[in-house]
Amino acid sequence: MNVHLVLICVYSMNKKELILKTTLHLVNRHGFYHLSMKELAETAGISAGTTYLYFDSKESLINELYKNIIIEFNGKVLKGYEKGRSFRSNYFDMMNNAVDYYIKNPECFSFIEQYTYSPFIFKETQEENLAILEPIQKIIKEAKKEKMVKELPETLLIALSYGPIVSMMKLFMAGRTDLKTKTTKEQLLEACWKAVSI
Amino acid sequence: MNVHLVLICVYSMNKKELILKTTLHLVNRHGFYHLSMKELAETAGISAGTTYLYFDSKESLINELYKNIIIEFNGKVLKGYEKGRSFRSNYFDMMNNAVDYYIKNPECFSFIEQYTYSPFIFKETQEENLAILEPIQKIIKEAKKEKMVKELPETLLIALSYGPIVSMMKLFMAGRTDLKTKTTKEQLLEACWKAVSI
DNA sequence: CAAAACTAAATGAACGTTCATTTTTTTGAT
DNA sequence: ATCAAAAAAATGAACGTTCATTTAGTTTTG
Repeated sequence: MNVHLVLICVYSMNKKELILKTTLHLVNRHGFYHLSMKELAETAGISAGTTYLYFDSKESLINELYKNIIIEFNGKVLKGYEKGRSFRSNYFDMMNNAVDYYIKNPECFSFIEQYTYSPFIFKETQEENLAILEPIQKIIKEAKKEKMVKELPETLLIALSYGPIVSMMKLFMAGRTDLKTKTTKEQLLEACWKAVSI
Repeated sequence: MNVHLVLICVYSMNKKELILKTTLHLVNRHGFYHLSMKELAETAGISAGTTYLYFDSKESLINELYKNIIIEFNGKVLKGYEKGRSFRSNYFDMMNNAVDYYIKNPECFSFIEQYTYSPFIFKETQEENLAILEPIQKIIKEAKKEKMVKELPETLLIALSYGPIVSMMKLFMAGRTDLKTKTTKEQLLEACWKAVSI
């Protein structure tokens, strides 16, 4: 009984994941703008109706994908955080994890950026739009309390940390810069660190 | 004779501009994703067919709007550049113009960001995607030659300048930060300057 | 065999675009 | 200044297509 339930669960999870993965892939190829449920089904090798066994609508599919990515990203970034460690260590490890995640999952990066600017989002996620900043915001807040960062608005400190990463990723994805070599990445992180630390 | 021609020109320019302005407005409200030519016509107070007297297609309309905004933005930013002046002065004035333009035209900022991540773009503009960085790239290149900036990759110096501006604008548009007060803007520009200058 | 998973065809609404027609503007002779 | 002819601009209904979603039926699973 239990075994059956688990197997069913795993199996359907696989199909659900397949749909999510295919969506991510297609959104990157054609954008939200041209994401078609028919093409999605064809690409995933399933029937058009199957998607609706796992998702209520196209929008909820996209929203769920977004939430999944945010959870994954924030989880990975927060792995660089250890309570009690120096701010510097936490900052570097978290920022490093963020960049690594984006380099490893460029489609997720692109999806998030597309999503952030799409006003068709459900109301509930409207405020979750900046959820991607939560991990960075967390340590900036802490560091600000302990006066380990410059006396600047919290938002500016976040922008000085996250902004350059996004810009570099954009340039990287356009083939205009390197980011995979240790040097460039370290230079990026070091520059961000200098911008916020005292 | 001449008077007639001029009047025709001005008149039709107005209608074209009306369509472009309405497009910008609607893209901000609903995203590319939900931009409908019918709604566009209704909102602009024109007939559905009229749009096609001025634009070949929905895509070319969007592309033309993008090009117009880029030209306007880059024009405004480059007004902060004077040959022979110090790098510092040029940097501050140009960056200041960029921020001012975005604050004054948040819809243009949002449109550009949406456009950058939309893969449905015509091939010809695929490379123009980073055209927004041209003015900043220009002075960074010059400053790099004269060793007025840190010894970092050109792309990183650009990312350290433009990235925080984009991030701050996003936070600003989400109502999460101030950016209109002189102080915050100056802090932003000063931080960018410190990140790139020696 | 019963339940769950899946398919394929069908549905109506919405889409971008076209085009025959109407309205508005311009022209040039009076 | 007037006005009919000509040209240009604008209309809006209609087009074929594509869309997201539903439904009824089939296959797979335990």
